Order: sequence, then C-alpha cells, then structure tokens
Amino acid sequence: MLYLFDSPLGLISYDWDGEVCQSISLDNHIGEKQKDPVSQWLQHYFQGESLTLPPLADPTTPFQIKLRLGLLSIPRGEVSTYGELSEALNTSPRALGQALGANPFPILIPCHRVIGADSLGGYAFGTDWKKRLLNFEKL
DNA sequence: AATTCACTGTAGC
DNA sequence: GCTACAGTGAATT
Repeated sequence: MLYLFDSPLGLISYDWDGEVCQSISLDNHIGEKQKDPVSQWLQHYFQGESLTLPPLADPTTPFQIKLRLGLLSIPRGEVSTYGELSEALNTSPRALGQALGANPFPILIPCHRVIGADSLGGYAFGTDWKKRLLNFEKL
C-alpha cells in the first residue's frame, strides 16, 4: 500500500504493507498520510536525528546486502566516492553505480552520499534530490 | 583543458 | 546470455 510523507525537501511516497517497507519513491506523489515506522523515521531524519531503520524488504541480491552495509557506514554529512566504495566492496565503480540505482530505498539507505571522483554523479530520482539532500545534511 | 576510450561488474530482461 | 548503466583513469588532441 502506498503512503505519503511531506518532507521539507519534497514529497516522498513509500510502499508499506503493514509489516515491512517495500520501496521508497521520490516522484510518485500518490497515497495517504499515515503514522507508521517509516513516516516516523523520516520525521526524525528531517529533524536531524538518527533512528534505527524501520523493517525493510529483503534485498533482491546478495550484493545489495553488502551495498546496504557499506552505505550505512557513511555518517550523516559525510560523502564517499564510487571508486572508494567499489574498492571496499571489491567491485568496479561502474557496477556500484548500477547497483545503487537499483536500490529501492533512497534516503533510508543513503545512496545520495556517494558522489563521483570529480563530479556529482547521478541519482535515480534526479540530481535535484541528491543536491538537496546533501545540502540538507551538510548543516 | 577537453574529449575519447577501454575496462569494469551488477541488474533486469 | 545480452545489454544498459548513478564511473574511472590513461591516452590523445
């Protein structure tokens, strides 16, 4: 079931089935507002606090597991690069980017904290969002 | 300083 | 299997 969250940076929708979060979307502006673990986490996130993550759907591939751990090890306000992360995960930068784009949980899993070696890099829902998120976390 | 280019590994079909 | 990428560093102009 799709629900909405009204963030200071833009509208966020997420798929919550009552038990776990299935996915996050930054462009589908449909659904109702509801109080659940996901909206609570987002609420706190945008207040600058860190909570433990709500239950998330299992990754579709083993690589996604490693990817999550790698991303979650980047603290708020810090950034890493595709090259750096790919080395840590024993893969290539290109592959890492591909996997990041396939990650269903932007913001919850902070894929926006990964930038290119000498450029911003891309973002599944537009670099717009990426810039706003990074700027927000810089404070 | 800008552009081209081969190499790369994952996901999705 | 095959193809499309959210990258990178070296080689070339």
